[in-house]
Amino acid sequence: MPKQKVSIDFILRQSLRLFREKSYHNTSIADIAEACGLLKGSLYHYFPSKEALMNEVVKYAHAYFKKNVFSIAHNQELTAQEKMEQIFKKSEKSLLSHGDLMANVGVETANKNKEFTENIQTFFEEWIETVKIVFSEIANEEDAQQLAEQTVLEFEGAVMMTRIFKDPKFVHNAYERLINRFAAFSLNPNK
Amino acid sequence: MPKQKVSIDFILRQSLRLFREKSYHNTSIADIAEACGLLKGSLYHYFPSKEALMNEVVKYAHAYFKKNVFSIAHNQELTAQEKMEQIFKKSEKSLLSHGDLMANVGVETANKNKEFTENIQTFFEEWIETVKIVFSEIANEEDAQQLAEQTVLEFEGAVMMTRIFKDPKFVHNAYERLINRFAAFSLNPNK
Amino acid sequence: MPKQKVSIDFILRQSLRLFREKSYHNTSIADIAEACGLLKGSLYHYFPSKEALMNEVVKYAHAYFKKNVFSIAHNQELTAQEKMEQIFKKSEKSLLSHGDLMANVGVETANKNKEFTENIQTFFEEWIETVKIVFSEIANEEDAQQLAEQTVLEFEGAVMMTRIFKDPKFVHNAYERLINRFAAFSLNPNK
Amino acid sequence: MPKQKVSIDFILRQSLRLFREKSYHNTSIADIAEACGLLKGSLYHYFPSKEALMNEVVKYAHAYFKKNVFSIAHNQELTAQEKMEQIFKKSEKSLLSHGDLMANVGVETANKNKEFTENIQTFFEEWIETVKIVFSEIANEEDAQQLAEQTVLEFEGAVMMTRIFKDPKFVHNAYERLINRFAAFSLNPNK
DNA sequence: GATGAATGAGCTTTCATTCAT
DNA sequence: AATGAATGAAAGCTCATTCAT
Repeated sequence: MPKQKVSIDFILRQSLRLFREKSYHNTSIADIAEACGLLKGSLYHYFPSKEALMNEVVKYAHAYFKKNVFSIAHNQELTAQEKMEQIFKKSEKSLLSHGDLMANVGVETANKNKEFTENIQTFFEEWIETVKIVFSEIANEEDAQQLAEQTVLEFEGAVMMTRIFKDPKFVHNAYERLINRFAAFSLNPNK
Repeated sequence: MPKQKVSIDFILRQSLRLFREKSYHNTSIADIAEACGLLKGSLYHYFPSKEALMNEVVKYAHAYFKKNVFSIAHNQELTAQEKMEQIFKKSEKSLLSHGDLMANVGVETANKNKEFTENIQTFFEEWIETVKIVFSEIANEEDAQQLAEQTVLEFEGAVMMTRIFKDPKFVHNAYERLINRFAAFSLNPNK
Repeated sequence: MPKQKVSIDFILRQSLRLFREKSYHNTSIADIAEACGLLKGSLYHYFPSKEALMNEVVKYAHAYFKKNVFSIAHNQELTAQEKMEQIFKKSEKSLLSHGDLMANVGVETANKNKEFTENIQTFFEEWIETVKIVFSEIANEEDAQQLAEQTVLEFEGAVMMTRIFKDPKFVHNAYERLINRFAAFSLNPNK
Repeated sequence: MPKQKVSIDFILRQSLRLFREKSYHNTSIADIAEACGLLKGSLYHYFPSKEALMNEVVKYAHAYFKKNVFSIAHNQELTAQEKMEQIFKKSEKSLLSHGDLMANVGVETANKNKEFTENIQTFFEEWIETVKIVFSEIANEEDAQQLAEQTVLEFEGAVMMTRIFKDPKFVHNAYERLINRFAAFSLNPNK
């Protein structure tokens, strides 16, 4: 049966979902193929190895965040508060469903695959940088850095906890806290 | 030839180290056996399966934290500030070397093994509860809960980031921030 | 879009080169297709299977030797010595670059494909017969047979050794030896 | 079922037989395991990979020739003629049954595995050196080298032909020729 | 004729687990 | 208790082949 059954985009989305849900090692090529309606051998038309596929998935997720989340920091039409709200609302929506690919894979492959690690590091650097840009509107350089780091780490911790407890309250609570803190800080900035 | 070559405690410590360093899936029974000076088959005299071993390791790490970290909250001889400092100093010391077993395994096995998940949930509940007890000395019930949650999540996020970046600065920074925040809050409590 | 991109002759020459260079099993249909500027599937318009292609390649190489090497024995304008020189000069030139298809495939597929084996047997029979014809000019029937066999086997052994050592000296030396022996025998024939 | 079913030596002998009979690529790990009465996974107790196994097989065959064939050249109790006879009688006996591992693998893996190639080169160097030692008893250095090279190449060519034709006559004939040549040369040496 | 997505059988390899010694 | 040979299921991957376009 020739006729294209799937697109690369579709494979990446299915892979992303499975890697998030089950982690890298618990997801087999056969699992992904099945989710795509293919046999495992067929996946190798699109990706030369499981690692290469994973790498593309990481890039895909990164690109998604770049376009849909990180870009918000540069939206001139929004107030700083609105930026924060949208950034983490989007993140929450994206991460809540299946967990955070970057964190999972980052931890699972930290000592294994250099390219994974570098891509994931870049992702988090950009995320912190994004939040720092918004904080810079209400805080000085140094404070903005620490506040951004704090905010992203807390949010990441919350995503992890939501995963472990299968309870979205951790991310919800974290969202409320960080938005309130931002509002409070805005009223009494140290800029 | 009978004669016990190793103690269960020794196996658990070796396993804990390896699971932290390499994650659950990247650590084989042979790896653990080798680290213990045993051969694969011999491990099965101590634990009926890799999962059962992992479960004991989780309990072991939990017990360690209970005794060495969580207990600090009940030490009557310490001020609240001292408690916070010691709790996270101890945690930092314990987690920095190899990463956080609970988070790794929690994420890696979230949808796989119910018993792991429950034990890990209990661990984090107790950790948050521990920190809440300290915050209760300077904040009301509801604030203490949120502040404890925030603090533990940020610290967990920092441990993860330190792992991914192989850079202890994330945990160091998080420690400094949370201690300073606690001090600042102490001066101006809303209790 | 019809329009033939390549000729059967071209495919056979590319296949011959690859099978010689990399052996039958180390050459994939995709390799051959790529060398021809085609894609895998397209090769099946020309040949029903890899084995059938190989068979045609064997025939192609056989035909080449028939026309360019074996024919020399019947060239009335040459002396016996000149015939020997030309036969093995041509063989050397043809085999040195990539090794001897017949020997490779003959050995690799000896118990696998009857048709290959038969074609390759015929090839070597004709080669030995060719050399025998030349030896018959200076030796009796029985000696000519043995001398021809000896000469071809030594030359084949030399080709193999040149392949294994990646050093053309073995074929060069063999050529010198067999030409000198022929000259010496000519001076003192036992016909 | 623990209890050792096979020895490493047994695996090597079975592997040697199969690689000779069917070539490297036509022999699967499952084939070898089956020949040993094992399942394929079990072979990995003894050898870390198919390539490593092959390498041991090459060494095994080399050691066999060293001990049983090459050593003959140094047997002080034999005449040169007797040495030649025994060397090639032994070789014939060893190679006739299944073909020549070194030649098969050498050709199949010539551009693939450096260690194979080097080991096989050493084997042939030693073989030629062995024959050269015997020729040195009746010829000068330079002649001995060429005569040894010629003799081994012819014999190797004969082994290959015997394989392709499934007819031992090529090796038989080569043996007769080379023994007779040696005898003739002994009577009229140019030393 | 050419394409290339898809197949499916088969490969090498890994690894938790068992059990006779 | 310790061994380590053996298992067997499952993994990642390759590749000759098919076929709708």
